[in-house]
Amino acid sequence: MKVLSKGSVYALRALTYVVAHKGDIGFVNIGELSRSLDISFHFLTKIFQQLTQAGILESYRGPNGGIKLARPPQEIKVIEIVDVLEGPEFFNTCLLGLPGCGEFDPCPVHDFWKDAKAALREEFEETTLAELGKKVSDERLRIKP
Amino acid sequence: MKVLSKGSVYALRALTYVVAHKGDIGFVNIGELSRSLDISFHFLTKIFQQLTQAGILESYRGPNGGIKLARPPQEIKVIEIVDVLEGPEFFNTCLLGLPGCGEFDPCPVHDFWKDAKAALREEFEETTLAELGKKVSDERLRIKP
DNA sequence: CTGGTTTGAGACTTTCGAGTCTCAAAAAAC
DNA sequence: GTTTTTTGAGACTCGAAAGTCTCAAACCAG
Repeated sequence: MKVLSKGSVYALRALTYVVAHKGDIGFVNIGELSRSLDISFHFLTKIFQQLTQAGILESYRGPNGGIKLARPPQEIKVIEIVDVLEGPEFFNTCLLGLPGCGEFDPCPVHDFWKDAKAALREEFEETTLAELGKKVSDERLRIKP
Repeated sequence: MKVLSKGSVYALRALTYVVAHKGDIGFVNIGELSRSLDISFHFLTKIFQQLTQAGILESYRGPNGGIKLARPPQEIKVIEIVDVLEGPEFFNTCLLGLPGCGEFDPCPVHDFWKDAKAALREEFEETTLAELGKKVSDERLRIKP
């Protein structure tokens, strides 16, 4: 059951790693992140570009350049990252893939799926990068394969 | 958010249609189903072949041939169809795509995702084709695009 | 038995997300 | 100013899911 695209997954892994291991200071080198997390450098760069354009990250070119969070990690919610990388239709899909499925024209599993999607969205709304990072550094949870 | 493959989606749509519109008698022509539901005939045939081999459907070749449910629709659960078409790993995935994520080595969102997967599985366990068919015929819910 | 109809099986093609490569642009070091 | 380092942008390639095609096998009708 693949829910999130690789883009979202890599972004969450990488930014959680930044919060857990890099504190909140200065720009973090993308090449180093790519090596530490075993994620393709070019692919990771493309993902960060989208987040930079969306205002979630700031970037800096040249020696000692890299990316950093545009706001403190406790103010950045998971949903923001997912929204950027999955697009606006992410929480608006029908489990049976029927276009037009909705309150006024529901498919047979619409009611259940509506609640399931709402629960997932709520989780993403409530969780911040700071919490993910804290879990990883406090409980030493895994973040790479 | 794409959760089920096209195979599962088409199978559920087609079998719900069969239950709702064809009653429980005789073999239903695949070509007719393909046309009624606007699903590729060859693709639908391949999907039904998997369900036939799994014992969920029975098929019959030649004139007036087709497929039919191997058991009454109130005894066929949605989970059976999903299991066949998605494979055994479907409910065993990590939201962050981390191999080895589990109770003893959880990712930062493991606890939440475990519950969400369990809820989805339970819904699929509880829902039968008969219920899907009844919803469609009683409430005139949509099943095609 | 012959011909038409339908599912079975597998090869083939298409599409799209994922990943790679190349070069441009910005910044620092010298 | 030139070179080096790093991100930015876009074209290109790869692989798996989705979809198509062809022919074989089963079955019925005549």
